[in-house]
Amino acid sequence: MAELSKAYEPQAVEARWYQHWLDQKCFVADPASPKPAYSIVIPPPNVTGVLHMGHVLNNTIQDILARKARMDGKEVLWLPGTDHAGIATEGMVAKQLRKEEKKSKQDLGREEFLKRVWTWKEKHGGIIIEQLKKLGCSCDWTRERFTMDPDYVRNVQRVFVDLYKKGLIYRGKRMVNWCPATQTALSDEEVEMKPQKGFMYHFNVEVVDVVGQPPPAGKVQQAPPPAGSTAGEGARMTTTGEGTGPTTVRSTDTWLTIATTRPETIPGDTAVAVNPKDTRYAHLIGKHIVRPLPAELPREQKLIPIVGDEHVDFEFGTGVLKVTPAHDKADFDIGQRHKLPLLEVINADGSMNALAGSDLAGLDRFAARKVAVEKLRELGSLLEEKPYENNVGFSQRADVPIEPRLSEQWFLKYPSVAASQKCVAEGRMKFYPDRWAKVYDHWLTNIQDWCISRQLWWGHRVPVWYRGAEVFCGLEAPPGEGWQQDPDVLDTWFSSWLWPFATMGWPENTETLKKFYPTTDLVTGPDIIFFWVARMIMAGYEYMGEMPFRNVYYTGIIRDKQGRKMSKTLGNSPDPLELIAKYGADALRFGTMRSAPLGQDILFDEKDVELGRNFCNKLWNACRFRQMQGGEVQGEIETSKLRGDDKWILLRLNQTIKDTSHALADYKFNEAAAALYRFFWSEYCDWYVETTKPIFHGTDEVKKANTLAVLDFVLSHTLRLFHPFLPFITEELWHGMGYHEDMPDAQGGRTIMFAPWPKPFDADFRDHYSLDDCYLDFFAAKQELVTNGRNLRREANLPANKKVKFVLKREYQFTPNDMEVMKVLLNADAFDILPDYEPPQGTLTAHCEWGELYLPLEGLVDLDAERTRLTKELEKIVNEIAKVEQKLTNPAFAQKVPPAVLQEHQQRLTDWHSKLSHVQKAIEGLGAA
RNA sequence: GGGCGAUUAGCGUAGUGGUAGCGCAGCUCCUUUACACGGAGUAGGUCGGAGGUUCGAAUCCUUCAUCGCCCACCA
Repeated sequence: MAELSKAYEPQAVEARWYQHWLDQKCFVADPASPKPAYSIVIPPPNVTGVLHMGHVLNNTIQDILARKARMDGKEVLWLPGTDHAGIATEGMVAKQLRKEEKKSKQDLGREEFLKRVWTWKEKHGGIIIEQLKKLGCSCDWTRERFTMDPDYVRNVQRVFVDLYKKGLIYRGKRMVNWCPATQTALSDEEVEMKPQKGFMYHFNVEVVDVVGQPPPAGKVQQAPPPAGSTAGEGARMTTTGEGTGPTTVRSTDTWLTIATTRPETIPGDTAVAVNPKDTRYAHLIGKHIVRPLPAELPREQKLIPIVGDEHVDFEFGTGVLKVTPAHDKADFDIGQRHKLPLLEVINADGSMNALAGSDLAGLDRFAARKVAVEKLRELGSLLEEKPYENNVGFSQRADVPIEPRLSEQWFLKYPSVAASQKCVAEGRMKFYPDRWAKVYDHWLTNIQDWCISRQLWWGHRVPVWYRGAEVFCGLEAPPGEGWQQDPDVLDTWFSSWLWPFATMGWPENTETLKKFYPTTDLVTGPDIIFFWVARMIMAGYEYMGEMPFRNVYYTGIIRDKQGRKMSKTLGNSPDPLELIAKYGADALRFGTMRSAPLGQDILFDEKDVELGRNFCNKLWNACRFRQMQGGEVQGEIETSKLRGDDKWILLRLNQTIKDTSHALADYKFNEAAAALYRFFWSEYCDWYVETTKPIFHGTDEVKKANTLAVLDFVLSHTLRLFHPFLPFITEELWHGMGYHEDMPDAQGGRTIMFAPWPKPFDADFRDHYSLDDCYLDFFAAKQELVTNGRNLRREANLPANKKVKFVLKREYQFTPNDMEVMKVLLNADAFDILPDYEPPQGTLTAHCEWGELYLPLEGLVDLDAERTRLTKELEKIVNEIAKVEQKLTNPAFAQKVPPAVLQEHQQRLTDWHSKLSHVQKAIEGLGAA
């Protein structure tokens, strides 16, 4: 074995082993394998994305699961891929186009623009894939998929056609969430409510009686063409009641006050609504009001009715609601109920059209708001303008307010809802943490149809063709001339909801599907529970007749150490690749996992990565220590030569195997990492390795060999336990230490990846090595003694490197090795067991389970200081005794408490009492003050 | 408006009824041939407040407070 360097240098090591794993095809999943299957599909990152801390968390967890499963002897498929991310990618390319060529996508035309997107994808896509490799992800890259791959596209179409034929997909003119920035419809899930500071305006309108035929204040407008519409389009003047007969308008001298936050929509109002139960206004229902805007229209063309509607809350505002059916969802519903005309005054891009009047036409909706307020003021109609905060829906992607808009879109009535809801409710599919099950259930219960069409070009085009009034839905254009394909594309999630099976070659690749579907685990953030998880479950049931995964692990959200969300604008998101370059991928992984409890947000601190780096170095040096003792890998442990210390560390290892395995089975990655960390650093390195030093400094070659065997045993197990967390360094050490040599290829000879996951020792093993729990107690007593001894050194202010002499008052023969070990641990040049020892004055003493421990110093001690310290300790002990006694003397306590607890308390009392007498004696020993 | 989560040492976090743990930062000592990315020791907590259940509460219940998230058509 090659000699290890003094400090671990991850950079070269990591690249080398990753290439080795690829060369050896270690990540490739074989559907023909007889091994039981473990499968997991990656939440596909955006193809043009770059790795951030959220990915690190998410993919480290998946990698741990995949690597653990391999060591458990499973045939593992971790299926990777990327997502075309419709809006995000199209937006990015369009922005670049604007910047570099000063052109819009319309200037290029659909075909040319799509070419540019593909070029962009070829150039920037896949960066994140390379970054995942740097992190150590063991994905089967031979199966890497992209949601725009030809066969994936085909699957999306197939599903669309199928759902269309089932009558679940339909086209309809509905109120949708319209994003004026990207000029497309969005699903409800893509709208984010944000509190916005604005104003609440109160304005007056005149109530009039209309005799004769009331003129329509407008008629239904056609939805403008979805894509490429420009300001001013659709602004046809269709308002007046021409040819409807004579009309008389009579003033009533009554005025109503209306409250609104959106005065710019006044020209689009086609009614005013009041609650019919509202006694203030009920008598006005059926009369009309004169809409104040547009100012230039004659008053008889601005008469709109007062309607009664239960929806109106008379507590809110003035109790009078202006109804804008074309630009508000609730108003649209009111409009439907009262057959009100729709008057569209806002264009697709958020500007006002000609129907809004000459004052507003052409202005952006927010500029128009200011102008509208000015107009109301000029008309003397404006009563009040006060600051107001309300919730406004924002486009999640473009971060601009949504404009509710009536348009022709494709909708999906969700399939397999009942089955999807049941599998989680009945616990057949498990959520970790399970509180998300409630959130999921609530969403499914209140589910609305999904608007799946987008007015974009980058994506899966709707597989529907039109010819006049004919509509055809199918995988190919129908035969015959004159068919025009629907220009819209589908929501990105309409492709990713098929991810678990579409990536496995559905429907043809039955071998892979049979072996690996349903997948075992899904690891994702709770922020996409509706977008993705719920929809995948529905698609899974609809197309595979089976849930797509058995367990869903929801990670926390990574925040900075002040608890703020990571964001580009805040600049608080560290670049994982820089961290990897600085500390190593293992360090980043370990640091992240150690501070990532199940279902909690994670406050990220670079210190955690530093801790991971330090730990890797510790692991490295512990192996280096073993290596420096020389000798080949020692396979057999000689039972009769085992020391108590050896048995102790083997027992501790056994417990750690159990703890780690349990923690991983429960998806408690932080607990697993903490258990391993504690075992290795605090028990193996800090205590066990120290106890071996007297052996290695000695001359007994048999004992040396046996101790080496124990070191090798513990290290080879520990490396395997750490491998899922620290794939690179464990592989390097696995080979560096020569542990691979004992194993056949398939079990770790080739790579630690396939070495068997350690199992707790069975009864036979424990019997053979006489691993009795009494060795734990013995070692605990030894630790206590050593700690006490070290305390005494500190009390006497002795430098840590000064050799001293200790005396233990006890009748007991320790083994020579134990004596040596205690000398080393206490850094003493003498350690005597003297049953009749009488300490001279100026001797520090400590009370240990094994007896009184003395540090004779003869005059070196400040007696007064020591007396003060002991008196303080005495007080503490008396306090503790009082506490325990109070409990024990409570009759109810003795009656109700289980015997074990009672015994424990009694034991504790005894211990305190013996400490008490020791301290009292020690004070006496100091002599009078 | 409804739901969910959080509140433990300066900071971060573990701990689901029986003596409050860990990491970082702090302080003291130590370059003792695995490791200063280290070792030894030490200080620091009425477990957010108030009630209650219990022999016993960080833990269970009620309530309040603060923070965060999700859902909801109040103009």
